[in-house]
Amino acid sequence: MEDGLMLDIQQLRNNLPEVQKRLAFRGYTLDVLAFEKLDSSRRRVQLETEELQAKRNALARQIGQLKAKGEDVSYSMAEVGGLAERLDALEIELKDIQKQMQDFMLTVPNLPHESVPAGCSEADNIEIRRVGEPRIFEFAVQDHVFLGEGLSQIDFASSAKLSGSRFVVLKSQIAKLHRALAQFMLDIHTAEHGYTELYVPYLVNSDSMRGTGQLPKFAEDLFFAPEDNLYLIPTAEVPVTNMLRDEIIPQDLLPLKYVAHTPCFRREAGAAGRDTRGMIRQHQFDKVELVQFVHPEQSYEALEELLKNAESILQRLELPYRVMALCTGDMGFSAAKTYDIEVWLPAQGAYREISSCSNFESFQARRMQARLRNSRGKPELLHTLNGSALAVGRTLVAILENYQNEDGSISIPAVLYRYMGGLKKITQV
RNA sequence: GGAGAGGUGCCGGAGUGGUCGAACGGGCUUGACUCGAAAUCAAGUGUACGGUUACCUGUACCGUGGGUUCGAAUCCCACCCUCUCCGCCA
Repeated sequence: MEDGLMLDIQQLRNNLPEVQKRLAFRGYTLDVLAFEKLDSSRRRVQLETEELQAKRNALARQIGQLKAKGEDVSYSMAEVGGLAERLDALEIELKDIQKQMQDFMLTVPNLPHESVPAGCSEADNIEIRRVGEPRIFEFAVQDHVFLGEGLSQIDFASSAKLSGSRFVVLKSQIAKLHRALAQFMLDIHTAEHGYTELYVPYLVNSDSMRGTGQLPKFAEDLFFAPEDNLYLIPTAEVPVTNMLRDEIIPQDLLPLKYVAHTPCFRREAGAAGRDTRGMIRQHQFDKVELVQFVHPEQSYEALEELLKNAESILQRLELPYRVMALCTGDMGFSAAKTYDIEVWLPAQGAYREISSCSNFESFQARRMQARLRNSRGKPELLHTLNGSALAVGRTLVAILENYQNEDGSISIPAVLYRYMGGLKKITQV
């Protein structure tokens, strides 16, 4: 009758104080009173509506039987007629309450997993590990913009002319390196980590955006084509995860592991003035995304695996990085637990996010009605996870900066030689 | 984009106003037969939400959304999708 909600509404009914407490950890105040009020009126109206519907159905059946026997139906007709007005009103009221309840539930974020550190901002995130030593440069390091423009292979003047700010034109060997990175990542995940490659639509409908939680809350972050009622995907998570929307799959098919390379489109509406220089924050960027559908009991193991899969790309590229466990206050709306991977950018002298790996538990699955058939033969919500592995544009930036040479050329990581036709260094062309 | 056909349960496929949550066939599950299997026979086999939560029971759902009716899978309207032919095109 109504779309899947986000948190389990039963859990709210039965355990409201507990839910409120856990949401408070991530800085969300659950309006308990509003919920209770809404739910009690829902109960009252739903009961009365269904009672009247049952009565109407019984009378309608009776009329059919009487007519078949050629008997008089005027009494039953009159009786059912008396129900109509009240029933109409109730059905409208019920629909309205259900809409309100859904709107309410859609704005409630996921419950953080117990292992998530408490905190209210980025500053409270916890560093899990650091891998690789930042290189010590014997010359003044340059950022990727300086390097790329110096090599005449990154062209912001052209992209600004074509599209405006937060876009880029890549040329020649840097364009090829960008392509090489995506190929390399796909090859590793399919050949070594057991993911199935998918090619997916970059434009999706609003049901899909709702399924993964981009809508209704984050509409202002999306590019939208109103003529066709389609949205440009902000991540491959959207089309890939929605593959299982409204599906019930046999549990022995799990886990399902997919990888997709897509462009991602984001309006970056809330990011005015941030990272305006260079390729760090763009309206369009490429990403290789991992998505897993798993049995609920396996989702935290799967999260560790997915994280390792993403890390392995950085290790093979020999880029220094660290893994952060996001605190309750810094996690995304839909996540129960999130690790960020941050890569070292020498020109910024800082670690910057290059991947985000999350377990959504049943949060997305409930919205999408993505289920497995359990050993008792009953449908049960499955768990979804995803993570970037990696953001291609930011990986490119990391390589340009970490592999720069004093003469402005860029060495190429050894694992990419074969993707670059044997080229070992990017130079002026 | 134009013309036509069609969208029903896990699959195939009936159903054109009442007793249809849906015939029939297949599949699947369980039981019987069997040393076991096949074949055969019998029973069962949708989802969501709600009430009670042991059993049980109510409502809704036959592409989606509206409408007509006491009553709609069945009639009307709009939209979406699929197939065939034509046109166009990477």
